[in-house]
Amino acid sequence: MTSENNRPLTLRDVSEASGVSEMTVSRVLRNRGDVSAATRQKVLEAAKQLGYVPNKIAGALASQRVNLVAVIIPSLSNMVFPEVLSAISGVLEQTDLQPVVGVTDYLPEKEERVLFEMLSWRPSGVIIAGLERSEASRAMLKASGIPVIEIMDTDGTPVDAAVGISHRRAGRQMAKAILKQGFENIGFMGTKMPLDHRARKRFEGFTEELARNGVEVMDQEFYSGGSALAKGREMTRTMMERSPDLDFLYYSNDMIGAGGLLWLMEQGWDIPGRIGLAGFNGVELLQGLPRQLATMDACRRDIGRKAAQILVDRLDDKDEGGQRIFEMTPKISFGDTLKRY
Amino acid sequence: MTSENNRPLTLRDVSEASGVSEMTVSRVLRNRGDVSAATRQKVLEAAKQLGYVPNKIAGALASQRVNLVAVIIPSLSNMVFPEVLSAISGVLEQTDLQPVVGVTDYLPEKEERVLFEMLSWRPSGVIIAGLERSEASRAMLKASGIPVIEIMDTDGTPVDAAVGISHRRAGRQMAKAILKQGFENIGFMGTKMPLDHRARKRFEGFTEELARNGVEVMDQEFYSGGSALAKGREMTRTMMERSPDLDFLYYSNDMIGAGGLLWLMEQGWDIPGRIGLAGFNGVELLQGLPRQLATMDACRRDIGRKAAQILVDRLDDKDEGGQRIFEMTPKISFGDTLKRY
DNA sequence: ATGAAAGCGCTAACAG
DNA sequence: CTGTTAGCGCTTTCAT
Repeated sequence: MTSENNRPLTLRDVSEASGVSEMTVSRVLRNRGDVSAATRQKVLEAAKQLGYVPNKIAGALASQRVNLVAVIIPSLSNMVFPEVLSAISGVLEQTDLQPVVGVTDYLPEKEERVLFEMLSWRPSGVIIAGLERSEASRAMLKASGIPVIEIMDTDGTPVDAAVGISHRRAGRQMAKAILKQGFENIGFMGTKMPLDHRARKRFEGFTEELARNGVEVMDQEFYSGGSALAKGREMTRTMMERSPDLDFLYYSNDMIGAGGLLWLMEQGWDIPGRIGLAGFNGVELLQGLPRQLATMDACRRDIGRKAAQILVDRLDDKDEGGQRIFEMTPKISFGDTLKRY
Repeated sequence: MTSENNRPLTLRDVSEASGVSEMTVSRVLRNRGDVSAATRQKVLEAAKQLGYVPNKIAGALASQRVNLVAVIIPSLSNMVFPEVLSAISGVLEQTDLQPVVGVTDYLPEKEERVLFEMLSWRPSGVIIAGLERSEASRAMLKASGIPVIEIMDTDGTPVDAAVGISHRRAGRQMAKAILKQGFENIGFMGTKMPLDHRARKRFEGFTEELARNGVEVMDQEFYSGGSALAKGREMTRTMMERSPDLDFLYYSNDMIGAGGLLWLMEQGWDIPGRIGLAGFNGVELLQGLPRQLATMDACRRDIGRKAAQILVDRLDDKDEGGQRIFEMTPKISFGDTLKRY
């Protein structure tokens, strides 16, 4: 440890230590322009020696460029979002862009705050979950002048571009599959959150398609907070005691579905002979269960990849006036709990 | 939409629109210093009207202050880390500090890159998982001159301050509890990752304590990648077929433990009469299982809270020369799979 | 291949 | 209570 001055080092320090002008030091550190190998060497050595860490704040202000991408999602505890996030990172890692994550807890006001905060760092682009947001948020996004990719949902009007699936269609599709298997007494379980628009749309699509076939949801139950697996178990018990005639349970996510499945198996129910089950999301966890829950893949990794790719292309001016909505098509996996015949 | 100039707005624009000097506009927008209600009003209106978003880059450069806290963790798919993260956020939300997350994938080189990248934005502090890191990373942290809180582990020497549990002690403690219940033929399952130092330390503490009592791990198995629940199931089957005499299985995390538990129950094993089980972490998920897996709480939320609090206090100069290592004490929860008597 | 000068958009410090 | 001046640490641009 040399004299602990505690003032962060600047380019000037490296310049002085190496006897090279600040400008040239800057060029070396950014690999820009031609610099002789000798000078280059000297600079690199001095920088490493001193332990110089460039000040991106100053750099960004001067260059008017920030290699940050704001990624705004509702939650980190849903597993679904870390997964899109990791797909996004995978693509961005091949560029010089860096994701910066903001979490909204499904609250529009918090989304607004987070967005404001992030935009004030002048990121190069925004990837943000969902299509529903406050007017103020929408205005900020538009005014930012940077590419905005809305993800996970395509049922609505994007500010700029959108990549996702139609949850309404997903709900309908599952309803069709269930009816086709001859199930008729259908129960639904899901989160209470009125702000989870994608879950809401799935439910709407689901009931809509049932209605078209003269079927109504026979019983339903909503939860909030707590361990989803435990909630699925409890809700299922409650519902089966209340409505023993049910022959199918549709869960708005796999976690509660898994809880329900475990409980029903424990109780010795014949699945899917006596009662069928389905969830949503295609989470990895299901593969460890004694029986495979029917579910629907939400294309999370595809969505993350595609969104990041569109953003990168936009920033490279490769995708100026392209398509605006990219809809992926989720597939049902029947597992062991949906197919009767 | 007015004339889309596309140049981001500056303080000057607000100044001109409101007829107030830039300096005063700045004061209003930051709630600093006295400004007459009238002026204040005018400025706020103009800013909102224009949709002005302050440029934090310029602000940070000028004020030499950045309200960002770098939070560096190995992974987002472990559930454990989002949980500490949320505890950290909980505390920081009551201040003007903002967490910024970086993920290392358990790779020291990536940690180094991420750290460098984050430090180059001159955050106010760093919260970083683990105590093991490259010399370069350690040097950067020291040179940064900002508070550094290392979390999750206390078996080692912190750069600055540390908050966590002793995983070595945790391993020993579990070994003791298992032996006390009379189990003797013990199998171990865990991740292959040599870079998960905390898992390694638990294992070391575990075998150490067994050895002290003349017991050796009878069989062991390591995995990597894939669904932990499924892996736990497979590994357990493999191991029980290979070593049918085992009477206890210690899992390095709850997820694989849960997989094993489900498989054993399915196969009709008497738990814990014939075979006992324990995991580690105290994950919420366990509450949804048909039987409660014995586990040990890793104090994740406490650690997150405490780390953030220390950081905040340091930045407020409230905690200059205080304690350096804060060790939490995890507790065993016996659940239904460890207590025989 | 290298250097000098002029800002980037904001805020600290000081005047009034 | 409000305004003026001088940078923050870098990069852009233009010389050399």
